[in-house]
Amino acid sequence: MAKATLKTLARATGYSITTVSRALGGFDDVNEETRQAILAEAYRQGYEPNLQARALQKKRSQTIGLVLPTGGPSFPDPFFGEFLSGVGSEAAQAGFDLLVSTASADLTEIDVYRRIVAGGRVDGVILMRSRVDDERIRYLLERHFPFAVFGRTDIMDEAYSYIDVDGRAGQAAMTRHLIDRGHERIAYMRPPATLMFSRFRQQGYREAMAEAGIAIDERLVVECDLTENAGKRQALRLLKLKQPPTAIMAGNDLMAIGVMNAVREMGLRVGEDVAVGGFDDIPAAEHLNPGLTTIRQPIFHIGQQLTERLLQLIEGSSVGELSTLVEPELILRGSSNPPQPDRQE
Amino acid sequence: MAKATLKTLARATGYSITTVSRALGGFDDVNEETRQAILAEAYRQGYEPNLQARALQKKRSQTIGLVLPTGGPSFPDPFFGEFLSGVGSEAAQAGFDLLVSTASADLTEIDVYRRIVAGGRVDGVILMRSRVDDERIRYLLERHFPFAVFGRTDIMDEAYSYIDVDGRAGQAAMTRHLIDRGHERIAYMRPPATLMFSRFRQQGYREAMAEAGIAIDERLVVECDLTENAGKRQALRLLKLKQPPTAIMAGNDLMAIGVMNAVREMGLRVGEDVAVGGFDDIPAAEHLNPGLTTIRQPIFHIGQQLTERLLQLIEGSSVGELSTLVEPELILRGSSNPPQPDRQE
DNA sequence: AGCCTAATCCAAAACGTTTCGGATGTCAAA
DNA sequence: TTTGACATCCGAAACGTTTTGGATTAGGCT
Repeated sequence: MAKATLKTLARATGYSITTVSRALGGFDDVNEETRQAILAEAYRQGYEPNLQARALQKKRSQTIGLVLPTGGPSFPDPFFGEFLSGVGSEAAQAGFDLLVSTASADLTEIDVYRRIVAGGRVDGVILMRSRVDDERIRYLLERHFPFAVFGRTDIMDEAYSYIDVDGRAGQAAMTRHLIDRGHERIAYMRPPATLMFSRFRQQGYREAMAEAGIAIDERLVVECDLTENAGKRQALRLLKLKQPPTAIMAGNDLMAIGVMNAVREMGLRVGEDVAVGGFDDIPAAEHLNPGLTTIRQPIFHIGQQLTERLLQLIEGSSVGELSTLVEPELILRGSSNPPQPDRQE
Repeated sequence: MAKATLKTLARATGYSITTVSRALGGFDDVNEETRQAILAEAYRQGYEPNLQARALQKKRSQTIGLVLPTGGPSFPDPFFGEFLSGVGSEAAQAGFDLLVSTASADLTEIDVYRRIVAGGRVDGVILMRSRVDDERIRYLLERHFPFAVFGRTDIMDEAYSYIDVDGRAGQAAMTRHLIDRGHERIAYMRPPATLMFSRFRQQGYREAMAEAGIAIDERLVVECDLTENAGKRQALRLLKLKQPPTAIMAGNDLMAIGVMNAVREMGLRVGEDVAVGGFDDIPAAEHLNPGLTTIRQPIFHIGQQLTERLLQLIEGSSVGELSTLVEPELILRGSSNPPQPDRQE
């Protein structure tokens, strides 16, 4: 049987395309009997509306876009799965699909945005990992295109919807915790400076240190990308310093895992010889050996919330709250046990 | 400035829509000077082709679909992230996008397939977690729609493209390994029987046991879904039996993590009092306490390969190999240390 | 002069849907 | 008998693109 379209239904039932369309659309200007006849025929032919044609005509694709940020291996990070899951669940509930794109060899990240946004493929987009002077945000603002961001930026010319975790407070809390445990040489492995959250977290670290009157040894502050490997490499460097840190805070849990491996590789014990802290609280964090002290971000929930707001923006209805700062939670586990008192050297 | 379309470009340059289209399309029946003029104007207006219109006309959406299977919390499983990552990377390279959908309250899984497949939203789909008498596969076969599956099925009326891991061999290898370590009471927590891989793996387990002449205590074979919680719950039940197992093999790593927690909760030591095995080798498996003995599936790679084949199917070109059975690798870690000899009771 | 070729351009149809603005017929009220 | 009002239906345009099948012109050849 050929493909079922409004035309084939019209022919089969003897009504016009208009009437068929309106019958299926549930309009009240079509006789109930007619509607039933049309519905029956539609069922018989296995009719499904062509979504491209509908999107073209309605200028709505019922799709929201998510472009995976480049730089770093990004995806395997469980963080993404959880976030995507939150976005997807909320979107599905509203009858929206998710278009997941990636930059490739011949298409840069911003090109992908242009393609799917200007190309009418999506009705709105969700951004993650906001960056300093974020060109994606500039582009979307300029086009007045609906979007919502996980993370703040320094582009504050206009108001837009974002949800961010208070990294400053979170990192400060962890730093204080480590200081309480008697640490003074606390290293901080910060994420790339182009990522906005890098700033805030570093700020929290510095504030807490200053608050306690501890001078920061700048050799203990190193930048590295968000992968496990980078975490391990940098940790090894730190631990080989003449005056190694007694505690290392990593920019995310993945890096923290690398740090823990490095510590072990140096023949030291995590949590006893060297305290380790992470950020995110990915599922694995709890099951590490020892458990990873980290800062929990409600990633799934943030994904949901962002999507909910994005959908409101798309509908054009007023958005409840435009931007939110979420208080993260410090999760204490074995990786930040106090150093053994007998370890003085 | 209004939205740029072929029409606006045509008006601005004085050429016809046809010529503009062909100029941008790189056809050789348009004068080079004209093409330059048109390109310049396109750039000036920031033209991006409307992808819905193009898809409508070409009957190609340059998109491949991925519907997240329901049943189980599925997504947070790191497995998905990795798979999606493989699919996405390969798709992006070919200029394809990914449409990720989920079943919702008012739309069952098969409805979603109908919608995006018959609705022309995607050019092909990737399935995962093949099921017994899989209705998704029946539907796609019936419509002659391009698809590729992670996992075999029992629907073998027609040939179609799949890649599967030899779960029988994998599970048998692990069972043998445990038997070598002196275990006899080996429990198996099998995934839901509707999932195809559940069969093969169980087969491997039974074969290896038979091979060693060990009778299976059927109370040690329990079914449970693929979540951490289910793993823990069932493990507790097993461990409370009058004759508890000395080894537990879980259907995936997530469940194995639950099992490990259960073991600890019972005051026993993982790997010493009770051996634990998983399946998948998710990234966290390596960092657990102790490391999880498991069977590695090259998930990312399988995602890539499936996508490559699907793209060939879509292009209509001949597919190199239609179906493949991948040999999994047994990864030995601390969770399957031999039970202490002094533990006889 | 007539014919052919090559280069360059374009009108119109088509993809499948939605929607605007009537058209038609019926029936009750004036 | 006219006039609305209502219920039901439909033609045609529009969304933005690609593609088919020429049309037009200029130049080279017989």
